[in-house]
Amino acid sequence: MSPRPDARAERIPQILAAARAVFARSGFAQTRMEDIAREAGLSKAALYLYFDSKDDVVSALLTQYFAEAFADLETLRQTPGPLRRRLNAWTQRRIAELEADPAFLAIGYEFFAVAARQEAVREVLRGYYHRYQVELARLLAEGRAELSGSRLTPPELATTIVALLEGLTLLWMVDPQGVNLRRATARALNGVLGPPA
Amino acid sequence: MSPRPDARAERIPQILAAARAVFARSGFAQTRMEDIAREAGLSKAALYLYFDSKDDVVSALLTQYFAEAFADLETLRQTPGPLRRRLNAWTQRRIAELEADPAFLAIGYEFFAVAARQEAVREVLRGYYHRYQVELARLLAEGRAELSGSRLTPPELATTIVALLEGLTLLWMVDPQGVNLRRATARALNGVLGPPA
Amino acid sequence: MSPRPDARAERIPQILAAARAVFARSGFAQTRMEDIAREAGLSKAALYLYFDSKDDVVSALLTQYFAEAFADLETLRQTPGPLRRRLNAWTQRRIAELEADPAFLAIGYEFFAVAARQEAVREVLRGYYHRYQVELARLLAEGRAELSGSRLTPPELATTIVALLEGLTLLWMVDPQGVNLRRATARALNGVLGPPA
Amino acid sequence: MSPRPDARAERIPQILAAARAVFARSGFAQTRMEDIAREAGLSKAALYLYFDSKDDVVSALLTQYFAEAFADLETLRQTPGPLRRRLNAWTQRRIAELEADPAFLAIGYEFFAVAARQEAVREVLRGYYHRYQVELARLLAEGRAELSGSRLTPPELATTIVALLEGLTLLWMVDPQGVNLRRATARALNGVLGPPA
DNA sequence: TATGAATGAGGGTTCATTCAT
DNA sequence: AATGAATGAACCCTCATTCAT
Repeated sequence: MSPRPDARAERIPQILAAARAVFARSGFAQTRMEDIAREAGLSKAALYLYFDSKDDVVSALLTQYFAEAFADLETLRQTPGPLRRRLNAWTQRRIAELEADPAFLAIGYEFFAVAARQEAVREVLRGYYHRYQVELARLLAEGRAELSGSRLTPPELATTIVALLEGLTLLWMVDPQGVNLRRATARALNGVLGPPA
Repeated sequence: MSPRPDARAERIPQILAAARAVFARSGFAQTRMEDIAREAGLSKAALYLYFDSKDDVVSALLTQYFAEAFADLETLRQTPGPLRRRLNAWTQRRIAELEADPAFLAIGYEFFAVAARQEAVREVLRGYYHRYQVELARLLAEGRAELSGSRLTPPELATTIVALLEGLTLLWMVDPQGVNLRRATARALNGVLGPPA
Repeated sequence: MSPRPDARAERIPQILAAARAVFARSGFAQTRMEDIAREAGLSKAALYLYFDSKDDVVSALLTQYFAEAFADLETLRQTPGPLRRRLNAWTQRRIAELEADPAFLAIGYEFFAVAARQEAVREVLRGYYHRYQVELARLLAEGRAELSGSRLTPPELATTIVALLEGLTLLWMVDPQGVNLRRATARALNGVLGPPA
Repeated sequence: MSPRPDARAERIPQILAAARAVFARSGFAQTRMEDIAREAGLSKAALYLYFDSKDDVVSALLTQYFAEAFADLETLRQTPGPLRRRLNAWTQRRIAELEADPAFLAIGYEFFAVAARQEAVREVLRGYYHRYQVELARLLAEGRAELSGSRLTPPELATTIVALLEGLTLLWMVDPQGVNLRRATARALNGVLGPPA
């Protein structure tokens, strides 16, 4: 019977979505709380009802992002079928998300920059990539039969694949016309995995 | 009256070195002109004798970086010997530089972030990577005999290699203990190039 | 619908007590309506049901204080017995109150500060001290027989006594260990009144 | 030959004078840095070249005040002549200062309010009053011959006198018309010191 | 009566940039 | 060439006050 059923549950995603949009557009430093507020359709002061500071907004945004990314991993784990198809489905879904909101990449690079300077942030990233690589390695181990052509071990392969995806994403960001991300990814994956058995 | 008629040749590198150090440490946004000045042993106002603005310093710094990178490419071109050895020498030299100044990576990611937002900056990066890939592709084409194991064309291979290097660098930055950059690079390169003939 | 048709009689003292506590602790300027509300166990908005503004709370608090102080004067007037005993009983009672809530003194000084700037506030204080001095002077006149030792007229004595009490209170606040307020007051009073007949 | 011989030596007193005026007029809390800056004929940012924060300005102002007050004490110590005349000269000089800038009193009361809440501030005040009382007590002891009429010891007298001065100042602030500060002080002093020998 | 939610109007502080010397 | 001094323009965050329920 409270006035609003739960304003928090409504406002926080609303603010994060606004922040995401504005950060992507202008960067952390250039974005003023005012900008986020306007994008969210709220007053500046209202933001402070839900977040302690600008940094807190950034932090919440990244937490949200990682939660989504891990949910995505979960999907990969549960996709049925042969290894190559599962990997392909996963990478293509990732790419679809990138294409849907390419500006969001900028937030990622800013985050990398911070991570390169601060161990605490780096640690978060470390956990993230670690989990990715573990999951991938397990997947690769399970599908070893399909990987007879590769001379790398599953963990090495996992690292290589993650590196490839990150690297190709960067090249595509720089030159979306020149790099066909979907095809390059598929090809590179094939190159790394070796010829199908 | 000054003994050196051209203090510029002395001051500009001095300021850029200071800027590089401080940017690496604190990031573009967090760095104040004051910080650069102090690091350079000059007054704030003196910076403005040589640079029009803070952005101008950033810009000059990146220009300098790209000049160095292209010189590095030139070295790759002129290294004699078989393909794999040349590639290895080049990547190992790159890695040596990273290890010598890992904080500088942060500047790179900040630059990527800006590039992700601004076409003008993206264009600079595009030229850089394009030249890299062209050069590599040429190299690969020349050494085709050694690459019979790969199913990728030289340009595809070039893209893949650059992507791999960038991606592994990222993973190493995140987890320097967990990723042996030299070995991972060598292995991945091998994996991509296929078994030596 | 509420059982008590007049919640005001309950809420207003509740809020004033809260305000008194918080003002004493943090000062007028540092105290936020939020603080008063929390101390009172109410919501910020509820305060505005009973007070028009923060200043209104301050004002009501001071009004309350003066009412108490005048009631105290009334007690002095009605205390029976010889002059010196009555004065002593009164000052000792005052001191007991101070000792019970020394932080409240801070509110007084802030009020003096405002009074020093604003004639309207000064006027309130004027009425307060005027009444005090008139009352005291009357008392002293009635007990003139006991004051043969003093060379001051009753109104002069009254002024001197009030000044002494205020001044000693200040010194005691500054150095509670160093100033024995009860004794210093008694002694000073004796010194001013002259030797008992 | 530096551009300005020493801007600090010029600016700091200039800013403190401005702050003193504005604080007296509006109080600490109500005064904005902007106000001080305007009063000083400088920009807001210029204040921060000489003071770390608003609190720092307040602090410096009080330090300055105490330095002046102690210098005043020094004068008292060095005034020649009989006790009563010296005390009178001193109190009259004090009063002259009050009358010259009555608004400054407000700053004092705000400071008392802070002191009543914070031990650290209280300690500063304690040192101040302590020195006052020690100095006075010494003076009184030296002039004991003139004080045969008083039943209080020199330290007790000193405390009483300081309390009287502070208390009368307060009463005068509240009612400048009703309280003749010069006369009341002289009379009260006489009353306390007892009949001249 | 009571409150959770919201906001307009600042206020302290920072900083890139300019200027007088 | 060089700098100490100065400033205008922001920007983060706060808070008294209001409003919808």
